[in-house]
Amino acid sequence: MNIGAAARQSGVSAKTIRYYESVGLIAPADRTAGGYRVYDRRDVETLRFVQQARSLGFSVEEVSSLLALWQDRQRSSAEVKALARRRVEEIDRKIAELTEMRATLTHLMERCHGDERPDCPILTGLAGSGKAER
Amino acid sequence: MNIGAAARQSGVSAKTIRYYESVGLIAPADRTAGGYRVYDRRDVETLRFVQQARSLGFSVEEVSSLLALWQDRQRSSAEVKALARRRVEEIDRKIAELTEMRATLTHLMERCHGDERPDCPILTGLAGSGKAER
DNA sequence: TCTTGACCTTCTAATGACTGGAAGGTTCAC
DNA sequence: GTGAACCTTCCAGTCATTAGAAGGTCAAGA
Repeated sequence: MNIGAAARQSGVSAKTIRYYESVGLIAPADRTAGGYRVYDRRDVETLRFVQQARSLGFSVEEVSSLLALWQDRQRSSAEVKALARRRVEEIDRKIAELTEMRATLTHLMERCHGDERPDCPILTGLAGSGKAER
Repeated sequence: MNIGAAARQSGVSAKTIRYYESVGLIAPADRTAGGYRVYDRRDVETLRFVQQARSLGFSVEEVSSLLALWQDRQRSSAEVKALARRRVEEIDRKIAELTEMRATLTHLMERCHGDERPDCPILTGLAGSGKAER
């Protein structure tokens, strides 16, 4: 099948498939006489794996490791789990950061009338010392 | 004061100050005879405002609006509050997304032994249909 | 057989918000 | 007057795509 069909079946756009090939995440596809890339069911399966891992926020670099592990019948599940654990920790850090931003922002907002008057604690809060005043 | 001093006092790196100037977020600084940029306390204050807003996740584009609002004695606080509200909504969307990733990942992890054995539900989960199996 | 249109190719450049580094100019204390 | 610390501009790289241009290929229908 052509790249377009592989894209539709995997959920990875043709552009992105070419990109993945160019950065070495996936192996270069075979070509037809006319130079078209050719894919089979296994390639689509790989592409789906990549797509799924990316959607869970693994970097392309991490997906590369995951892919190597997936294709290695010898791997230990501990390695995979460690990768996943690191990812969860990263997610937790991001959530904590966002939660703090949210708290600061809503705190500032509560004090702001949000009407025609110009005075606004959000702006003075932002202008404050460096860390938002809490 | 020179850009280095302004950087130290505002918490925005010299590189980033130049970058902000280049993209029009802040006004071009005055120059000495030798071509050095010159800053005063007000510039540092502005830089701090920018820094603070950036740290709350406002884009440079949004900071630009915020800055205009901050410098406009005529503005209504409603405008500012609307911007803040949109930012909070964005944060909420991101948190929701991360929370879902986290749930999927931990679900997969719970089923994985994480030992020497090769079989690993994380990998088979990633290889699954397209959405992770839940 | 020719044409049309869908599909494919490669390449460059843009996104956002910086950051790194090279090559060279300025300032100031000693 | 010299050396270190600081500054200047400019180009390139980061990450993971995406947009778009210019052109080649393929299959079906007239």
